[in-house]
Amino acid sequence: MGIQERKEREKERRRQQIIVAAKKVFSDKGFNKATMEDIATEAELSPGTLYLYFKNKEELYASLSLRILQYLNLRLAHVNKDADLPPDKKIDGLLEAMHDVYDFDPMIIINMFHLQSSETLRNLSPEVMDEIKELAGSSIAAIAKIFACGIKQGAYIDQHPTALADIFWSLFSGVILWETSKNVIDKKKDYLKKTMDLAFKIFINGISK
Amino acid sequence: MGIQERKEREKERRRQQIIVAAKKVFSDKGFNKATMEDIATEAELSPGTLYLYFKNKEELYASLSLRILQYLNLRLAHVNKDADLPPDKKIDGLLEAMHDVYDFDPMIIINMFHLQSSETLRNLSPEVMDEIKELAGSSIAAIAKIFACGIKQGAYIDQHPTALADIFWSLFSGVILWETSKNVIDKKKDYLKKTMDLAFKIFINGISK
Amino acid sequence: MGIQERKEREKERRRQQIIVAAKKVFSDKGFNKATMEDIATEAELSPGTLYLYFKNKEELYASLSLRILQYLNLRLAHVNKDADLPPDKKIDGLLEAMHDVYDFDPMIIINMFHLQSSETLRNLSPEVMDEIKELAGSSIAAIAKIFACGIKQGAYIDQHPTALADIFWSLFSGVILWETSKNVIDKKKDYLKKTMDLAFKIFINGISK
Amino acid sequence: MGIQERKEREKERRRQQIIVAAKKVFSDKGFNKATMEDIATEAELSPGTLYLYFKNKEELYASLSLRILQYLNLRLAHVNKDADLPPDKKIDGLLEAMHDVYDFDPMIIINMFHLQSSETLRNLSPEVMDEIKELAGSSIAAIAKIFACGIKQGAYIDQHPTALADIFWSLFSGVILWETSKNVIDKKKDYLKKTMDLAFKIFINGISK
DNA sequence: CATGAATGAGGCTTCATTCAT
DNA sequence: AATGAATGAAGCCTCATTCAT
Repeated sequence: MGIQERKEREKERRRQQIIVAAKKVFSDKGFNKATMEDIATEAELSPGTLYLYFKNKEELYASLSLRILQYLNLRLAHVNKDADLPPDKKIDGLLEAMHDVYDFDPMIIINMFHLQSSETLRNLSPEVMDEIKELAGSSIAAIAKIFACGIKQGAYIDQHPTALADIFWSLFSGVILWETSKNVIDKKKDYLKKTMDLAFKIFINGISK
Repeated sequence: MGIQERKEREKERRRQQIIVAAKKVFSDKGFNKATMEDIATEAELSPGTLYLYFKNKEELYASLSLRILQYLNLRLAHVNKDADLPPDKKIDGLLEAMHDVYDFDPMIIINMFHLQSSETLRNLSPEVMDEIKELAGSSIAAIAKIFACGIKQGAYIDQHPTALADIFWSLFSGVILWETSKNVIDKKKDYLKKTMDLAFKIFINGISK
Repeated sequence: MGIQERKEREKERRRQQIIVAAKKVFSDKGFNKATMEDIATEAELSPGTLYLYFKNKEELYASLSLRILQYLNLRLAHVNKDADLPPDKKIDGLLEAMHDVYDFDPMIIINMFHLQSSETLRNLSPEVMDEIKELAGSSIAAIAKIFACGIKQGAYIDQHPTALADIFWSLFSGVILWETSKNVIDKKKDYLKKTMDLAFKIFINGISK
Repeated sequence: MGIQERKEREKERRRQQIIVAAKKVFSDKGFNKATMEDIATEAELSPGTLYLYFKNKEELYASLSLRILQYLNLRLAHVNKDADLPPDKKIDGLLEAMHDVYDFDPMIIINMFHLQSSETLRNLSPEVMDEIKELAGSSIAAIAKIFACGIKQGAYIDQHPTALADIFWSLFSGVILWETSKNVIDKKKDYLKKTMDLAFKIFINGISK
């Protein structure tokens, strides 16, 4: 029993160890340039070991998205928990959550798009694919719920909450992507946070009546 | 000589033939999964021929971005040409241009991000890199100019026009990316245009006083 | 640990296995005609494995030169060890060493020239390049030292020992090269050893007072 | 008649034009790194044209050796023409001829060895191969004849003249090869001529009674 | 479970050669 | 005869994955 559990925990710890390493390597080099050996080295494991915990490179990659989506979900659930919170407070919570998600792993957000983009591979096992779908879906739903609350109270324009959520998420990821790519191109200073704040402000303003 | 000219035209036609094929293949498979042989086959040419027109895979890839950026630039220049146009007419022109850019090549927008992302390699010749930088820069500048006009007239909030342009562009590309990836995930219907319209509406509303 | 050591030895054995195969294939076909696949097949390994032991084709190639230079160095050091040996005995030792070097690997001498010729590429890692330089240098120095001894004792003409060493080495390699190429051209019998003996005799005679 | 002849001459001129270009390119880059396009560009012709004059790359390459061997033959024939010249004068002529051969085209001598070495290809047409064999043979024979003369007069040691000629040629080419490769390795000053003089002096001294 | 050496398929790219103009 | 665009075979090398220890 106890021994079973400890094994379980150890196994999970290993998984995390690999995920952390993978996050770093994928962030530094991107999916294709990152090699399994890079990740193994970073995790201080051997390449073979990675395959004991992840079916293949793509599934390992997908796990990162899962991880951040789980975190996002958690945060959004927390915001929605208190049903009586006034809309603007909820919005505050939402924005704070988004900032934290970004801080949680700035680069992985970018990689998530590669994952979702056509480039990425259909080799994902259905289970992982399903889990991603579900988490992404429930994240959007949670955001939509926040907006729905404001709409119901007449604070926001009367649009489908999910559409607003999609746009909000698009804005969030678009800004990260664009500001980051500007840095690659220009090496100038990193205005991301300020730009993000302004973007959110415009968005909230834009949906307010 | 007429003969000289015809050769020139033929050469350009070949380039286009390759670009069209590359666009299709890159869009279908993404940069890394697409092989030069795929593209050659699609273009009904031999692999070696591609290298007569493009230095390497990445430069061929970059050419696609160049092409769409050139188109965007052209359209935006047109909008800015008439200095006396009222801000809201200019905005109309801007939105129309963005729609057309998307129609011009929906998938390539997505690939542009791969190009700019950290994943992308420095094998690009400096000239091509410079040209991309310049075109991207002048596109943003043109968009900023449109907003600047509205700001000066007191129609829009007093923020740095370039920041607004960055956010606008982020929103545009974020929506494309997100809606596209939703389709990959969900295979549901394509709400992109409607979502984009709403996104733009919110944005304009958001920056209006 | 014994286990550590055995692995070390096995790894070295593999290296040798590859080197032996490479020697054969390079000797048969020359650098450019020899393919890595040829070598892998000869070594009964897969192509990828070669790259676990050698950075690239050129470095594998260079290793062969290194190996023979190391052997030459060893032999020459041995000759020079006994400082009191009379000059003619040292010359005997030198000639014997040269013969053995040739026996050690007749063809590789020829390939060494390809390595050094302008044709050869700079893909060699600096370390390997340095090592070759150093070994070649110390070989020549060792030969020069032998001659210097004879010069000091008034047995040989008073010329810079290094110049004599260069000429001696040139003669040695020139004879190998020429006799070998005659065989390619003519397929006649192999007079190399006899020619070499005569060449050395003339040389020694030529530098004697 | 005249028209036929002129065409013949023009064709020969073209051949020479190509040979000159090939000499330069092969000398700069070596056989494998030199491309037919390089040569065509240097000759201000198109790649296709080269194939009107030479069957393939290798045969073009072989022509260079032919050319220098022809020159050497000519010079040696001249030395041997005057049968009554005393041996030491003939040697002077020989040495002078060798120096001129080197000046005629320093690098091509080196390439000749690549040509003759195992690396080089059996693709040569039999005619070209035969011609090379013949020219090389008659050059050696001419050199041997010079030595034979001295042997008969009792000035040189009694060895087979052809063996001496082989060794002489080996020495000559060995010095060129070695000094050149030293330069590649060391980038130091070019001592070739001085070394060559000393080498010849030692050789002559060595074969003298 | 962990290892890490070995695999081998497959990609990008070059370039000698051809052939329609 | 000359051209030069097109060909396509072939080479080097990488790296995800496996498997004997």
